Amino acid sequence: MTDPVKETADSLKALVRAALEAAAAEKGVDISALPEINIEIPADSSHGDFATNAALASARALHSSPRDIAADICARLDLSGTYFEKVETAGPGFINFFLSKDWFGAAISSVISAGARYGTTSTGGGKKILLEFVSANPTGPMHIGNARGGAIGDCLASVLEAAGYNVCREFYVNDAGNQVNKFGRSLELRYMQLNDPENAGFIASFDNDEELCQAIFSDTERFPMPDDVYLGADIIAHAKRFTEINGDKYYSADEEERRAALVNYALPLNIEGLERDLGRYRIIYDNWFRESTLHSDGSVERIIQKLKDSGYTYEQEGALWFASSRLGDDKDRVLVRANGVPTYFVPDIAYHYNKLSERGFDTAIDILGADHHGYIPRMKAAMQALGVDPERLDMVIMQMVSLIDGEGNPIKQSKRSGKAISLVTLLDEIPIDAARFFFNLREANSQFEMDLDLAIEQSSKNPVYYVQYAHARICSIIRGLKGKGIFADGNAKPVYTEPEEIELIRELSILPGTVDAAAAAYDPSKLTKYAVELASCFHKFYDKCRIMGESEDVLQSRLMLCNAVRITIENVFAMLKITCPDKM
RNA sequence: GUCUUUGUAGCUCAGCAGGAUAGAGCGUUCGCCUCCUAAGCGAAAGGCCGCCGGUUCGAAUCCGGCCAAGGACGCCA
Repeated sequence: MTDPVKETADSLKALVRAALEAAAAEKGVDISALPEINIEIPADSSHGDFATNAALASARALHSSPRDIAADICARLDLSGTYFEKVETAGPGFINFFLSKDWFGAAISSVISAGARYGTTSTGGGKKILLEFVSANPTGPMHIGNARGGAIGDCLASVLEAAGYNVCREFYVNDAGNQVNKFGRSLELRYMQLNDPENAGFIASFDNDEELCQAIFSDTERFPMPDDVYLGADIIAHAKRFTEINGDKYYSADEEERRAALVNYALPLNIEGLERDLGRYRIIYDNWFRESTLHSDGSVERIIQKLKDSGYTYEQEGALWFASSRLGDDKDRVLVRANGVPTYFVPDIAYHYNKLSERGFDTAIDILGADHHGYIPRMKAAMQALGVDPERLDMVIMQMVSLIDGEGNPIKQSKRSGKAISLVTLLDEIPIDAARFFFNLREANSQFEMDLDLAIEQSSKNPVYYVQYAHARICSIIRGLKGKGIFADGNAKPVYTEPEEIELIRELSILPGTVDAAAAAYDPSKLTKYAVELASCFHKFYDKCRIMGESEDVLQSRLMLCNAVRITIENVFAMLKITCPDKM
């Protein structure tokens, strides 16, 4: 809960506010007419450490020029006993405040004493958030969009935790409904092909499953498939392994029985695969929520009844409709088809109702691909119909990713395997650190083209190494000092005078504010950008200021500064789940 | 066509609850290791912030309209 910037800004704001009100009172202006004022950190540090727009903003209310008001406020400010040593009016009417050197020393001491807690805030107040992300279909491998969603979701969860929320990471497993039926049909078709006596010779000519699957996949003449099933080679591989276990005993079995056996075999394997692959990507979920439980425990039927009771449903052409257009959606949606089967929408409503009402989360956040944005109004409408405040449901829309090479040409296949790029093949090509960093480099809601060559490249061009390098350099300094028997002195009172030191401390001190901003915007990319900025300030400091060989006071001050930077990088990378090597 | 997101440097993108001279990385050009890691630092070049209008003391930022690109508009999920 250490945040020197916020503490200083809050107390400054109160002082400025008081001065402004005194000025207003003398002019006979009602205090309630005064606008809200801001304390901000100027982009250009020659404009001070903090600045306020108080004079500009209240020009109209006070019927006076901003510069005159600024001078008036300055005259009334008593900054004795604060860290401010200089105040000036500038530009069109800004008031700029300059901190004394003491503030910077105190800031570093507070970072070090906060340690691993530095960067955490209590803004969230322990509110419970359920964050659902990836939720890839268990019918096939995860794609590149899931890779982005996974990185963003997992890091957002960490950011929210750092900001004081109580976060549950959840994966919604679509293990029921139409796509599972389709999965079963796909497996069945491949199983039948594999066990067709006419194909026995062809199949026997392969001694390697991978090649066999590829051959079957490619040979659409011999192994034709309809359009509306899953065509991936992974389906063939499942059918092949199932055949090895069970032989052809399902070849002439009842269709229902055959499909059920295939699904019961392959689906759990796929779900385990999702968990394993995401684990490799350092994503560990608190909960895997299965859609099938909503069917088996009656939630789906109950939600249909609740929606009927809400008065927002009607029957038309044999189907049950949800009048979502009365609650802000473009059009009404079908809940139960004329054939009596609910659409995917019903279990989804039941699932969100489960999160917000039955399990009592304060907020539910879904990370969704841009292709699902039309889904937002209807789900919010459903929550409203069920008496749940739709504001408690938030959606983060994630735009599509495309991969490009260093020349800007699109990449469709993995260089290594030649296959379409799935999450797994991506992780085979890119270090996990780089993947997690890159996917959080851009805001979710921006379409971005990821330069795969750059992500793979282990060089200065790659921003993740730039930050890691700063950390490794610090560790190297500390090792070097240790070798000479020099250690950090816990009682040292740090003093900083060089501009590079001051800039670095300025950057260090905005971490808590950055975490809060990232949490408020649901935007973990603010953390990667911060990490790069911090590393940049450190490298500049490193280039300009030496540590070894300096006088005792300077050495200890700079050693503390290095430690504060190390702690900060470690804390940020812990949120991103990226490693901090000691040497590179 | 309707809805939605996005147009900022050659490329990839920050900045957007209005604020001071529009930023970074990559790429290009040129400098810096007798000294804690050169995976670094510095400098230069590069911009009608898509276009037009409006609100304001002040607009890349807010509003409206155009233009362009991605996405969504199933009794698919």
